[in-house]
Amino acid sequence: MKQEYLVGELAQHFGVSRDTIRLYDKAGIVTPKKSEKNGYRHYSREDFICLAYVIELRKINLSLEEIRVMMNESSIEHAAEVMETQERLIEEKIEEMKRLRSIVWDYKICFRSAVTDLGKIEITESPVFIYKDVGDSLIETTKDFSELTDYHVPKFTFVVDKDLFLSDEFDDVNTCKKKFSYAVTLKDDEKLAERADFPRDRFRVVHYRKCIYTILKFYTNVDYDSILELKRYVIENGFVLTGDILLRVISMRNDKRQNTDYYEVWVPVK
Amino acid sequence: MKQEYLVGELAQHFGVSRDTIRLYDKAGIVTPKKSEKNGYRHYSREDFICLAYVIELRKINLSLEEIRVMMNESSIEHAAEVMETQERLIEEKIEEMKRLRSIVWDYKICFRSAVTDLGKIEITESPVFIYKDVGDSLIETTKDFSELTDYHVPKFTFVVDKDLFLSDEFDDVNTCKKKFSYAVTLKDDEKLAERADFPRDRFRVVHYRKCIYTILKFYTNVDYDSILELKRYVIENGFVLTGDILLRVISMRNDKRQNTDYYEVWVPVK
DNA sequence: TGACCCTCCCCTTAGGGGAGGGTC
DNA sequence: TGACCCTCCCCTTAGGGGAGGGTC
Repeated sequence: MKQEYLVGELAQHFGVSRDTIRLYDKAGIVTPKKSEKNGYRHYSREDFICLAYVIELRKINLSLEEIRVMMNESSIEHAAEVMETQERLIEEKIEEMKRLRSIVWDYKICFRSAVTDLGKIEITESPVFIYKDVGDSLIETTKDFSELTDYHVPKFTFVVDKDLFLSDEFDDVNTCKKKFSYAVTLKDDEKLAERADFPRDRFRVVHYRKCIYTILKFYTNVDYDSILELKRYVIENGFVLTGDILLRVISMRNDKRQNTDYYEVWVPVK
Repeated sequence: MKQEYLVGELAQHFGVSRDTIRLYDKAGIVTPKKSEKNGYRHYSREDFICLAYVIELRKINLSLEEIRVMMNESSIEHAAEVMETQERLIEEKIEEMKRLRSIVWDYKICFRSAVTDLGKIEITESPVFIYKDVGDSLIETTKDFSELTDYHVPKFTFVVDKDLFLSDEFDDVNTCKKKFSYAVTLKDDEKLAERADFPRDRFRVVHYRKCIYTILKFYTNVDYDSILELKRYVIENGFVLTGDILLRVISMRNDKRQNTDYYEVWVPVK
Protein backbone atom coordinates (compact mmCIF):
# COMPACT_ATOMS: atom_id res chain seq x y z
CA MET A 1 0.00 0.00 0.00
CA LYS A 2 1.38 3.29 -1.13
CA GLN A 3 2.10 5.55 1.79
CA GLU A 4 4.40 8.15 0.35
CA TYR A 5 4.40 10.56 -2.54
CA LEU A 6 6.98 12.81 -4.21
CA VAL A 7 6.24 16.39 -5.24
CA GLY A 8 5.82 15.51 -8.90
CA GLU A 9 3.00 13.08 -8.26
CA LEU A 10 1.19 15.49 -5.97
CA ALA A 11 1.68 18.39 -8.38
CA GLN A 12 0.08 16.39 -11.16
CA HIS A 13 -2.73 15.12 -8.98
CA PHE A 14 -3.69 18.52 -7.59
CA GLY A 15 -3.04 20.40 -10.79
CA VAL A 16 -0.48 22.77 -9.29
CA SER A 17 3.22 23.18 -9.98
CA ARG A 18 5.98 21.41 -8.09
CA ASP A 19 7.23 24.81 -6.97
CA THR A 20 3.90 25.65 -5.43
CA ILE A 21 4.03 22.54 -3.28
CA ARG A 22 7.64 23.21 -2.33
CA LEU A 23 6.61 26.75 -1.38
CA TYR A 24 4.01 25.39 1.04
CA ASP A 25 6.81 23.44 2.66
CA LYS A 26 9.04 26.49 2.86
CA ALA A 27 6.16 28.51 4.31
CA GLY A 28 5.67 25.92 7.05
CA ILE A 29 2.23 24.85 5.87
CA VAL A 30 2.73 21.30 4.68
CA THR A 31 6.15 20.12 5.75
CA PRO A 32 6.95 16.58 4.66
CA LYS A 33 9.83 14.47 5.90
CA LYS A 34 12.93 15.04 3.85
CA SER A 35 15.21 12.20 2.93
CA GLU A 36 18.55 12.52 4.68
CA LYS A 37 20.17 10.83 1.74
CA ASN A 38 19.06 13.01 -1.14
CA GLY A 39 16.86 15.75 0.25
CA TYR A 40 13.75 14.45 -1.54
CA ARG A 41 10.43 15.39 0.04
CA HIS A 42 8.42 12.38 1.12
CA TYR A 43 4.76 13.21 1.64
CA SER A 44 2.88 10.91 3.99
CA ARG A 45 -0.83 10.20 3.79
CA GLU A 46 -1.46 12.87 6.43
CA ASP A 47 0.59 15.32 4.37
CA PHE A 48 -1.52 14.40 1.37
CA ILE A 49 -4.76 15.14 3.21
CA CYS A 50 -3.41 18.42 4.54
CA LEU A 51 -2.22 19.43 1.12
CA ALA A 52 -5.66 18.76 -0.36
CA TYR A 53 -7.12 20.96 2.37
CA VAL A 54 -4.55 23.73 1.79
CA ILE A 55 -5.26 23.74 -1.91
CA GLU A 56 -8.96 24.07 -1.12
CA LEU A 57 -8.23 26.99 1.19
CA ARG A 58 -6.08 28.68 -1.44
CA LYS A 59 -9.00 28.46 -3.83
CA ILE A 60 -11.10 30.56 -1.52
CA ASN A 61 -8.36 33.21 -1.54
CA LEU A 62 -6.95 32.81 1.93
CA SER A 63 -3.36 34.01 2.07
CA LEU A 64 -0.57 31.57 2.81
CA GLU A 65 -0.03 33.26 6.15
CA GLU A 66 -3.68 32.81 7.11
CA ILE A 67 -3.53 29.20 6.02
CA ARG A 68 -0.33 28.65 7.97
CA VAL A 69 -1.98 29.95 11.10
CA MET A 70 -5.05 27.78 10.50
CA MET A 71 -2.92 24.71 9.99
CA ASN A 72 -0.50 25.21 12.84
CA GLU A 73 -1.77 27.40 15.60
CA SER A 74 -5.43 27.99 15.32
CA SER A 75 -8.43 26.49 17.06
CA ILE A 76 -11.56 25.38 15.27
CA GLU A 77 -13.22 28.52 16.68
CA HIS A 78 -10.63 30.58 14.90
CA ALA A 79 -11.15 28.63 11.70
CA ALA A 80 -14.88 29.33 11.91
CA GLU A 81 -14.16 33.03 12.37
CA VAL A 82 -11.81 33.05 9.41
CA MET A 83 -14.58 31.62 7.26
CA GLU A 84 -17.06 34.19 8.54
CA THR A 85 -14.64 36.99 7.76
CA GLN A 86 -13.91 35.52 4.37
CA GLU A 87 -17.61 35.28 3.62
CA ARG A 88 -18.03 38.96 4.45
CA LEU A 89 -15.05 39.89 2.31
CA ILE A 90 -16.46 37.95 -0.61
CA GLU A 91 -19.84 39.65 -0.16
CA GLU A 92 -18.17 43.03 -0.22
CA LYS A 93 -16.12 42.07 -3.24
CA ILE A 94 -19.25 41.05 -5.09
CA GLU A 95 -20.91 44.38 -4.31
CA GLU A 96 -17.78 46.24 -5.35
CA MET A 97 -17.65 44.27 -8.60
CA LYS A 98 -21.25 45.13 -9.36
CA ARG A 99 -20.44 48.78 -8.86
CA LEU A 100 -17.44 48.52 -11.18
CA ARG A 101 -19.54 46.71 -13.73
CA SER A 102 -21.90 49.64 -13.95
CA ILE A 103 -19.03 52.10 -14.39
CA VAL A 104 -17.44 49.94 -17.07
CA TRP A 105 -20.83 49.62 -18.73
CA ASP A 106 -21.12 53.42 -18.87
CA TYR A 107 -17.71 53.70 -20.49
CA LYS A 108 -18.50 50.94 -22.93
CA ILE A 109 -21.72 52.58 -24.10
CA CYS A 110 -19.96 55.90 -24.35
CA PHE A 111 -17.03 54.57 -26.40
CA ARG A 112 -19.27 52.45 -28.57
CA SER A 113 -21.37 55.51 -29.39
CA ALA A 114 -18.19 57.35 -30.23
CA VAL A 115 -17.34 54.60 -32.68
CA THR A 116 -20.72 54.04 -34.29
CA ASP A 117 -22.28 57.48 -34.02
CA LEU A 118 -19.22 59.55 -34.84
CA GLY A 119 -20.36 62.53 -36.89
CA LYS A 120 -24.00 61.40 -36.96
CA ILE A 121 -26.32 64.21 -36.16
CA GLU A 122 -29.48 63.79 -34.21
CA ILE A 123 -32.11 66.15 -32.84
CA THR A 124 -32.95 65.14 -29.33
CA GLU A 125 -33.46 66.35 -25.82
CA SER A 126 -30.40 66.87 -23.66
CA PRO A 127 -30.18 65.45 -20.18
CA VAL A 128 -29.97 67.78 -17.22
CA PHE A 129 -26.44 68.93 -16.54
CA ILE A 130 -25.10 70.32 -13.32
CA TYR A 131 -22.70 72.90 -14.47
CA LYS A 132 -19.87 75.02 -13.22
CA ASP A 133 -17.45 77.31 -15.00
CA VAL A 134 -13.85 76.52 -14.35
CA GLY A 135 -12.83 79.47 -12.29
CA ASP A 136 -9.34 79.99 -11.02
CA SER A 137 -8.64 76.36 -10.40
CA LEU A 138 -9.80 73.11 -11.93
CA ILE A 139 -9.05 71.41 -8.63
CA GLU A 140 -11.32 73.70 -6.68
CA THR A 141 -14.05 73.42 -9.27
CA THR A 142 -14.09 69.66 -9.48
CA LYS A 143 -13.75 69.40 -5.74
CA ASP A 144 -17.04 71.24 -5.40
CA PHE A 145 -18.72 68.38 -7.23
CA SER A 146 -17.55 65.82 -4.74
CA GLU A 147 -19.92 67.35 -2.21
CA LEU A 148 -22.75 66.40 -4.50
CA THR A 149 -21.79 62.82 -5.22
CA ASP A 150 -18.73 60.66 -5.07
CA TYR A 151 -20.11 58.24 -7.59
CA HIS A 152 -20.42 60.19 -10.80
CA VAL A 153 -17.36 61.95 -12.06
CA PRO A 154 -17.86 65.39 -13.58
CA LYS A 155 -16.51 65.84 -17.07
CA PHE A 156 -14.34 68.54 -18.46
CA THR A 157 -16.34 70.48 -21.02
CA PHE A 158 -15.56 73.10 -23.63
CA VAL A 159 -18.17 75.79 -23.96
CA VAL A 160 -18.70 77.87 -27.10
CA ASP A 161 -20.77 81.02 -26.82
CA LYS A 162 -23.65 80.81 -29.31
CA ASP A 163 -22.93 84.19 -30.86
CA LEU A 164 -19.21 83.51 -31.16
CA PHE A 165 -20.00 80.19 -32.78
CA LEU A 166 -21.95 81.93 -35.52
CA SER A 167 -19.50 84.80 -36.00
CA ASP A 168 -16.88 84.81 -38.73
CA GLU A 169 -14.16 85.06 -36.14
CA PHE A 170 -14.82 81.45 -35.21
CA ASP A 171 -13.87 80.15 -38.65
CA ASP A 172 -10.22 80.87 -38.25
CA VAL A 173 -8.83 77.55 -37.13
CA ASN A 174 -5.84 79.22 -35.55
CA THR A 175 -7.88 81.40 -33.27
CA CYS A 176 -11.02 79.38 -32.70
CA LYS A 177 -9.51 77.35 -29.91
CA LYS A 178 -9.12 80.59 -28.01
CA LYS A 179 -12.87 81.02 -28.25
CA PHE A 180 -13.54 78.05 -26.04
CA SER A 181 -14.22 78.58 -22.41
CA TYR A 182 -14.00 75.83 -19.85
CA ALA A 183 -16.56 74.27 -17.62
CA VAL A 184 -17.15 71.11 -15.67
CA THR A 185 -20.42 69.29 -16.13
CA LEU A 186 -22.10 66.36 -14.45
CA LYS A 187 -24.92 64.47 -16.10
CA ASP A 188 -27.60 64.58 -13.45
CA ASP A 189 -28.75 60.97 -13.59
CA GLU A 190 -29.45 61.01 -9.90
CA LYS A 191 -31.64 64.12 -10.07
CA LEU A 192 -29.47 65.84 -7.52
CA ALA A 193 -30.59 69.23 -8.76
CA GLU A 194 -34.14 68.48 -7.70
CA ARG A 195 -33.24 67.86 -4.09
CA ALA A 196 -34.09 70.43 -1.48
CA ASP A 197 -30.50 70.68 -0.26
CA PHE A 198 -29.02 71.19 -3.70
CA PRO A 199 -26.66 74.19 -3.43
CA ARG A 200 -28.31 76.39 -6.03
CA ASP A 201 -25.99 79.27 -5.27
CA ARG A 202 -22.87 77.41 -6.31
CA PHE A 203 -23.96 75.43 -9.38
CA ARG A 204 -25.82 76.20 -12.54
CA VAL A 205 -28.27 73.69 -13.90
CA VAL A 206 -28.81 73.21 -17.62
CA HIS A 207 -32.27 71.73 -17.96
CA TYR A 208 -33.75 69.45 -20.59
CA ARG A 209 -33.71 71.25 -23.87
CA LYS A 210 -33.96 70.51 -27.55
CA CYS A 211 -30.49 69.99 -28.92
CA ILE A 212 -28.52 68.87 -31.90
CA TYR A 213 -26.53 65.96 -30.55
CA THR A 214 -23.43 64.56 -32.18
CA ILE A 215 -20.10 63.02 -31.39
CA LEU A 216 -17.03 64.72 -32.77
CA LYS A 217 -13.43 63.70 -32.94
CA PHE A 218 -10.81 66.31 -33.26
CA TYR A 219 -7.12 66.70 -32.98
CA THR A 220 -7.08 69.14 -30.12
CA ASN A 221 -4.79 72.12 -30.63
CA VAL A 222 -4.34 71.19 -34.29
CA ASP A 223 -7.50 70.72 -36.27
CA TYR A 224 -11.04 71.88 -35.57
CA ASP A 225 -12.54 70.94 -38.94
CA SER A 226 -15.27 68.77 -37.51
CA ILE A 227 -16.69 71.53 -35.34
CA LEU A 228 -16.60 73.94 -38.28
CA GLU A 229 -18.49 71.35 -40.28
CA LEU A 230 -21.07 71.24 -37.53
CA LYS A 231 -21.34 75.00 -37.76
CA ARG A 232 -22.04 74.78 -41.50
CA TYR A 233 -24.71 72.17 -40.81
CA VAL A 234 -26.40 74.45 -38.30
CA ILE A 235 -26.40 77.41 -40.67
CA GLU A 236 -27.43 75.50 -43.80
CA ASN A 237 -30.37 73.94 -42.01
CA GLY A 238 -31.47 77.27 -40.61
CA PHE A 239 -31.33 76.28 -36.95
CA VAL A 240 -31.63 79.02 -34.39
CA LEU A 241 -29.33 78.60 -31.43
CA THR A 242 -30.92 79.01 -28.03
CA GLY A 243 -27.89 78.69 -25.84
CA ASP A 244 -24.19 77.97 -25.58
CA ILE A 245 -22.75 74.80 -27.04
CA LEU A 246 -21.25 72.13 -24.80
CA LEU A 247 -18.45 69.83 -25.92
CA ARG A 248 -18.05 67.21 -23.23
CA VAL A 249 -14.94 65.04 -23.11
CA ILE A 250 -15.56 61.38 -23.93
CA SER A 251 -11.97 60.36 -24.22
CA MET A 252 -8.84 62.41 -24.07
CA ARG A 253 -5.28 61.55 -24.81
CA ASN A 254 -2.12 63.10 -23.59
CA ASP A 255 -0.01 62.37 -26.60
CA LYS A 256 2.64 65.03 -27.08
CA ARG A 257 2.38 64.86 -30.87
CA GLN A 258 -1.30 64.84 -31.64
CA ASN A 259 -4.20 64.45 -29.25
CA THR A 260 -7.10 62.55 -30.77
CA ASP A 261 -9.94 63.51 -28.50
CA TYR A 262 -13.63 62.65 -28.65
CA TYR A 263 -16.43 64.86 -27.46
CA GLU A 264 -20.15 64.59 -27.18
CA VAL A 265 -21.64 67.82 -28.42
CA TRP A 266 -24.90 69.43 -27.39
CA VAL A 267 -26.10 72.37 -29.50
CA PRO A 268 -29.32 73.85 -28.11
CA VAL A 269 -31.65 74.89 -30.92
CA LYS A 270 -35.23 75.66 -31.67
CA MET B 1 -6.10 81.60 -13.36
CA LYS B 2 -4.34 78.58 -12.02
CA GLN B 3 -2.92 76.50 -14.83
CA GLU B 4 -0.40 74.29 -13.11
CA TYR B 5 -0.33 71.91 -10.21
CA LEU B 6 2.37 70.14 -8.24
CA VAL B 7 2.14 66.48 -7.24
CA GLY B 8 1.16 67.25 -3.68
CA GLU B 9 -1.95 69.17 -4.65
CA LEU B 10 -3.06 66.51 -7.11
CA ALA B 11 -2.37 63.73 -4.63
CA GLN B 12 -4.55 65.40 -2.07
CA HIS B 13 -7.28 66.19 -4.56
CA PHE B 14 -7.51 62.70 -6.01
CA GLY B 15 -6.91 60.92 -2.74
CA VAL B 16 -3.85 59.02 -3.90
CA SER B 17 -0.23 59.24 -2.77
CA ARG B 18 2.39 61.45 -4.38
CA ASP B 19 4.31 58.33 -5.30
CA THR B 20 1.35 56.96 -7.20
CA ILE B 21 1.21 60.05 -9.36
CA ARG B 22 4.97 59.99 -9.88
CA LEU B 23 4.66 56.35 -10.89
CA TYR B 24 2.17 57.26 -13.61
CA ASP B 25 4.78 59.67 -14.92
CA LYS B 26 7.50 57.03 -14.82
CA ALA B 27 5.16 54.56 -16.57
CA GLY B 28 4.59 57.03 -19.37
CA ILE B 29 0.91 57.51 -18.60
CA VAL B 30 0.67 61.10 -17.42
CA THR B 31 3.95 62.83 -18.10
CA PRO B 32 4.02 66.47 -17.00
CA LYS B 33 6.63 69.02 -17.91
CA LYS B 34 9.51 68.97 -15.50
CA SER B 35 11.17 72.15 -14.36
CA GLU B 36 14.70 72.38 -15.68
CA LYS B 37 15.67 74.28 -12.62
CA ASN B 38 14.59 71.96 -9.84
CA GLY B 39 13.05 68.89 -11.47
CA TYR B 40 9.59 69.66 -10.05
CA ARG B 41 6.68 68.19 -12.02
CA HIS B 42 4.34 70.85 -13.35
CA TYR B 43 0.94 69.41 -14.29
CA SER B 44 -1.00 71.37 -16.87
CA ARG B 45 -4.78 71.44 -17.13
CA GLU B 46 -4.63 68.71 -19.77
CA ASP B 47 -2.48 66.62 -17.45
CA PHE B 48 -5.04 67.17 -14.73
CA ILE B 49 -7.87 65.90 -16.92
CA CYS B 50 -5.85 62.91 -18.04
CA LEU B 51 -4.91 62.10 -14.48
CA ALA B 52 -8.56 62.19 -13.42
CA TYR B 53 -9.32 59.77 -16.24
CA VAL B 54 -6.41 57.48 -15.33
CA ILE B 55 -7.51 57.33 -11.73
CA GLU B 56 -11.00 56.38 -12.94
CA LEU B 57 -9.53 53.63 -15.10
CA ARG B 58 -7.44 52.32 -12.22
CA LYS B 59 -10.62 52.04 -10.16
CA ILE B 60 -12.05 49.62 -12.67
CA ASN B 61 -8.93 47.48 -12.31
CA LEU B 62 -7.20 48.12 -15.59
CA SER B 63 -3.48 47.55 -15.33
CA LEU B 64 -1.08 50.43 -15.78
CA GLU B 65 0.12 48.85 -19.01
CA GLU B 66 -3.42 48.69 -20.38
CA ILE B 67 -3.99 52.27 -19.34
CA ARG B 68 -0.72 53.37 -20.91
CA VAL B 69 -1.78 51.83 -24.20
CA MET B 70 -5.22 53.43 -23.97
CA MET B 71 -3.70 56.82 -23.29
CA ASN B 72 -0.91 56.74 -25.83
CA GLU B 73 -1.50 54.37 -28.68
CA SER B 74 -5.02 53.15 -28.80
CA SER B 75 -7.99 54.16 -30.89
CA ILE B 76 -11.45 54.72 -29.49
CA GLU B 77 -12.38 51.35 -31.03
CA HIS B 78 -9.71 49.75 -28.94
CA ALA B 79 -10.91 51.59 -25.85
CA ALA B 80 -14.42 50.27 -26.48
CA GLU B 81 -13.05 46.73 -26.80
CA VAL B 82 -11.08 47.11 -23.59
CA MET B 83 -14.28 48.04 -21.80
CA GLU B 84 -16.14 45.10 -23.30
CA THR B 85 -13.38 42.75 -22.22
CA GLN B 86 -13.30 44.30 -18.80
CA GLU B 87 -17.05 43.93 -18.47
CA ARG B 88 -16.78 40.23 -19.29
CA LEU B 89 -13.93 39.78 -16.82
CA ILE B 90 -15.97 41.45 -14.11
CA GLU B 91 -18.95 39.21 -14.92
CA GLU B 92 -16.75 36.15 -14.63
CA LYS B 93 -15.27 37.41 -11.42
CA ILE B 94 -18.71 37.89 -9.94
CA GLU B 95 -19.71 34.34 -10.88
CA GLU B 96 -16.44 33.01 -9.47
CA MET B 97 -17.01 34.94 -6.26
CA LYS B 98 -20.49 33.50 -5.89
CA ARG B 99 -19.04 30.03 -6.27
CA LEU B 100 -16.42 30.77 -3.64
CA ARG B 101 -19.06 32.17 -1.34
CA SER B 102 -20.91 28.89 -1.38
CA ILE B 103 -17.73 26.94 -0.61
CA VAL B 104 -16.85 29.29 2.22
CA TRP B 105 -20.38 29.03 3.48
CA ASP B 106 -20.06 25.22 3.62
CA TYR B 107 -16.85 25.51 5.62
CA LYS B 108 -18.36 28.05 7.93
CA ILE B 109 -21.36 25.88 8.74
CA CYS B 110 -19.12 22.89 9.21
CA PHE B 111 -16.71 24.66 11.56
CA ARG B 112 -19.51 26.31 13.46
CA SER B 113 -21.12 22.95 14.05
CA ALA B 114 -17.80 21.64 15.24
CA VAL B 115 -17.72 24.47 17.78
CA THR B 116 -21.28 24.41 18.99
CA ASP B 117 -22.19 20.75 18.58
CA LEU B 118 -18.92 19.22 19.74
CA GLY B 119 -19.76 16.05 21.65
CA LYS B 120 -23.52 16.54 21.33
CA ILE B 121 -25.23 13.38 20.29
CA GLU B 122 -28.19 13.30 18.01
CA ILE B 123 -30.21 10.55 16.36
CA THR B 124 -30.81 11.46 12.78
CA GLU B 125 -30.70 10.23 9.23
CA SER B 126 -27.38 10.27 7.42
CA PRO B 127 -27.03 11.78 3.98
CA VAL B 128 -26.11 9.55 1.07
CA PHE B 129 -22.38 9.02 0.78
CA ILE B 130 -20.48 7.95 -2.26
CA TYR B 131 -17.82 5.80 -0.85
CA LYS B 132 -14.56 4.18 -1.75
CA ASP B 133 -12.00 2.31 0.30
CA VAL B 134 -8.54 3.69 0.06
CA GLY B 135 -6.80 0.99 -1.87
CA ASP B 136 -3.14 1.09 -2.71
CA SER B 137 -3.03 4.80 -3.26
CA LEU B 138 -4.88 7.76 -1.89
CA ILE B 139 -4.06 9.62 -5.09
CA GLU B 140 -5.68 7.00 -7.28
CA THR B 141 -8.70 6.79 -5.02
CA THR B 142 -9.38 10.49 -4.84
CA LYS B 143 -8.65 10.85 -8.54
CA ASP B 144 -11.55 8.48 -9.23
CA PHE B 145 -13.88 11.00 -7.62
CA SER B 146 -12.86 13.76 -9.98
CA GLU B 147 -14.68 11.90 -12.73
CA LEU B 148 -17.85 12.34 -10.78
CA THR B 149 -17.61 16.00 -9.94
CA ASP B 150 -14.99 18.66 -9.77
CA TYR B 151 -17.00 20.78 -7.42
CA HIS B 152 -17.30 18.76 -4.26
CA VAL B 153 -14.16 17.52 -2.67
CA PRO B 154 -14.22 14.03 -1.19
CA LYS B 155 -13.22 13.72 2.43
CA PHE B 156 -10.81 11.41 4.06
CA THR B 157 -12.72 9.12 6.38
CA PHE B 158 -11.80 6.63 9.08
CA VAL B 159 -13.93 3.52 9.13
CA VAL B 160 -14.46 1.33 12.18
CA ASP B 161 -15.94 -2.11 11.69
CA LYS B 162 -19.06 -2.41 13.83
CA ASP B 163 -17.96 -5.66 15.47
CA LEU B 164 -14.48 -4.38 16.17
CA PHE B 165 -15.97 -1.27 17.68
CA LEU B 166 -17.89 -3.34 20.20
CA SER B 167 -15.07 -5.75 20.94
CA ASP B 168 -12.79 -5.39 23.99
CA GLU B 169 -9.81 -5.13 21.69
CA PHE B 170 -10.95 -1.68 20.68
CA ASP B 171 -10.65 -0.28 24.20
CA ASP B 172 -6.89 -0.38 24.21
CA VAL B 173 -5.95 3.13 23.22
CA ASN B 174 -2.58 2.03 21.95
CA THR B 175 -3.96 -0.45 19.51
CA CYS B 176 -7.34 1.04 18.59
CA LYS B 177 -5.87 3.34 15.99
CA LYS B 178 -4.73 0.25 14.16
CA LYS B 179 -8.34 -0.83 13.98
CA PHE B 180 -9.25 2.03 11.69
CA SER B 181 -9.42 1.48 8.03
CA TYR B 182 -9.40 4.27 5.50
CA ALA B 183 -11.92 5.43 2.98
CA VAL B 184 -12.81 8.47 0.98
CA THR B 185 -16.37 9.70 1.07
CA LEU B 186 -18.32 12.32 -0.79
CA LYS B 187 -21.59 13.68 0.52
CA ASP B 188 -23.91 13.17 -2.41
CA ASP B 189 -25.65 16.54 -2.41
CA GLU B 190 -25.92 16.45 -6.16
CA LYS B 191 -27.58 13.02 -6.24
CA LEU B 192 -24.86 11.73 -8.50
CA ALA B 193 -25.54 8.17 -7.39
CA GLU B 194 -29.03 8.34 -8.85
CA ARG B 195 -27.85 9.18 -12.32
CA ALA B 196 -27.95 6.56 -15.03
CA ASP B 197 -24.27 6.93 -15.82
CA PHE B 198 -23.10 6.59 -12.24
CA PRO B 199 -20.26 4.05 -12.24
CA ARG B 200 -21.81 1.56 -9.81
CA ASP B 201 -18.99 -0.88 -10.34
CA ARG B 202 -16.35 1.42 -8.93
CA PHE B 203 -18.08 3.15 -6.02
CA ARG B 204 -20.11 2.06 -3.09
CA VAL B 205 -23.08 4.09 -2.02
CA VAL B 206 -24.10 4.41 1.61
CA HIS B 207 -27.79 5.26 1.56
CA TYR B 208 -29.90 7.23 4.01
CA ARG B 209 -29.92 5.39 7.29
CA LYS B 210 -30.72 6.01 10.91
CA CYS B 211 -27.54 7.10 12.66
CA ILE B 212 -26.13 8.47 15.84
CA TYR B 213 -24.51 11.69 14.71
CA THR B 214 -21.90 13.58 16.65
CA ILE B 215 -18.81 15.68 16.24
CA LEU B 216 -15.68 14.50 17.97
CA LYS B 217 -12.35 16.10 18.52
CA PHE B 218 -9.36 13.97 19.13
CA TYR B 219 -5.65 14.18 19.26
CA THR B 220 -4.90 11.83 16.41
CA ASN B 221 -2.21 9.28 17.19
CA VAL B 222 -2.31 10.21 20.87
CA ASP B 223 -5.72 10.12 22.50
CA TYR B 224 -8.90 8.40 21.43
CA ASP B 225 -10.90 9.00 24.59
CA SER B 226 -13.77 10.70 22.86
CA ILE B 227 -14.48 7.77 20.59
CA LEU B 228 -14.30 5.37 23.51
CA GLU B 229 -16.79 7.56 25.28
CA LEU B 230 -19.05 7.31 22.26
CA LYS B 231 -18.73 3.53 22.45
CA ARG B 232 -19.83 3.56 26.10
CA TYR B 233 -22.81 5.72 25.12
CA VAL B 234 -23.83 3.21 22.45
CA ILE B 235 -23.59 0.27 24.83
CA GLU B 236 -25.25 1.92 27.79
CA ASN B 237 -28.20 2.98 25.69
CA GLY B 238 -28.57 -0.47 24.17
CA PHE B 239 -28.19 0.60 20.57
CA VAL B 240 -27.75 -2.12 17.98
CA LEU B 241 -25.24 -1.26 15.30
CA THR B 242 -26.32 -1.86 11.74
CA GLY B 243 -23.15 -0.98 9.90
CA ASP B 244 -19.65 0.37 10.04
CA ILE B 245 -18.93 3.68 11.66
CA LEU B 246 -17.67 6.61 9.61
CA LEU B 247 -15.45 9.32 11.02
CA ARG B 248 -15.18 12.02 8.37
CA VAL B 249 -12.52 14.69 8.62
CA ILE B 250 -13.84 18.19 9.34
CA SER B 251 -10.53 19.80 10.01
CA MET B 252 -7.09 18.31 10.21
CA ARG B 253 -3.85 19.76 11.32
CA ASN B 254 -0.37 18.77 10.49
CA ASP B 255 1.23 19.80 13.73
CA LYS B 256 4.23 17.64 14.51
CA ARG B 257 3.54 17.71 18.24
CA GLN B 258 -0.15 17.08 18.59
CA ASN B 259 -2.78 16.99 15.88
CA THR B 260 -6.11 18.37 17.06
CA ASP B 261 -8.48 16.95 14.50
CA TYR B 262 -12.24 17.19 14.23
CA TYR B 263 -14.50 14.55 12.76
CA GLU B 264 -18.14 14.19 12.06
CA VAL B 265 -19.17 10.73 13.14
CA TRP B 266 -22.00 8.59 11.76
CA VAL B 267 -22.90 5.47 13.73
CA PRO B 268 -25.65 3.49 12.00
CA VAL B 269 -28.09 2.03 14.54
CA LYS B 270 -31.53 0.67 14.90
C1' DT C 1 19.95 8.08 -20.13
C1' DG C 2 15.63 10.36 -19.15
C1' DA C 3 12.80 11.69 -15.93
C1' DC C 4 12.92 12.83 -11.63
C1' DC C 5 14.68 15.64 -7.46
C1' DC C 6 17.16 19.66 -5.16
C1' DT C 7 18.55 24.79 -4.20
C1' DC C 8 19.37 29.37 -5.62
C1' DC C 9 18.27 33.42 -8.05
C1' DC C 10 15.74 36.68 -10.70
C1' DC C 11 11.13 38.49 -12.19
C1' DT C 12 6.22 40.04 -11.93
C1' DT C 13 2.09 44.47 -10.00
C1' DA C 14 1.23 48.75 -7.99
C1' DG C 15 2.52 50.99 -5.05
C1' DG C 16 4.32 52.07 0.45
C1' DG C 17 7.96 53.59 3.31
C1' DG C 18 12.18 55.51 4.29
C1' DA C 19 16.74 57.74 3.57
C1' DG C 20 19.27 61.56 2.04
C1' DG C 21 19.29 65.74 -0.02
C1' DG C 22 17.57 69.99 -2.38
C1' DT C 23 13.79 73.99 -2.84
C1' DC C 24 10.12 77.56 -1.91
C1' DT D 1 12.27 76.88 9.15
C1' DG D 2 8.56 73.90 7.64
C1' DA D 3 6.44 72.11 4.09
C1' DC D 4 7.28 71.04 -0.11
C1' DC D 5 9.99 68.59 -4.03
C1' DC D 6 13.37 65.07 -5.96
C1' DT D 7 15.72 60.23 -6.66
C1' DC D 8 17.11 55.84 -5.10
C1' DC D 9 16.42 51.64 -2.76
C1' DC D 10 14.17 47.99 -0.39
C1' DC D 11 9.78 45.43 0.56
C1' DT D 12 5.26 43.08 -0.25
C1' DT D 13 2.22 38.02 -2.61
C1' DA D 14 2.30 33.69 -4.66
C1' DG D 15 4.29 31.74 -7.45
C1' DG D 16 6.86 31.04 -12.67
C1' DG D 17 11.01 30.21 -15.06
C1' DG D 18 15.58 29.05 -15.51
C1' DA D 19 20.33 27.57 -14.26
C1' DG D 20 23.26 24.24 -12.43
C1' DG D 21 23.75 20.09 -10.34
C1' DG D 22 22.51 15.58 -8.16
C1' DT D 23 19.46 10.99 -8.11
C1' DC D 24 16.63 6.85 -9.45
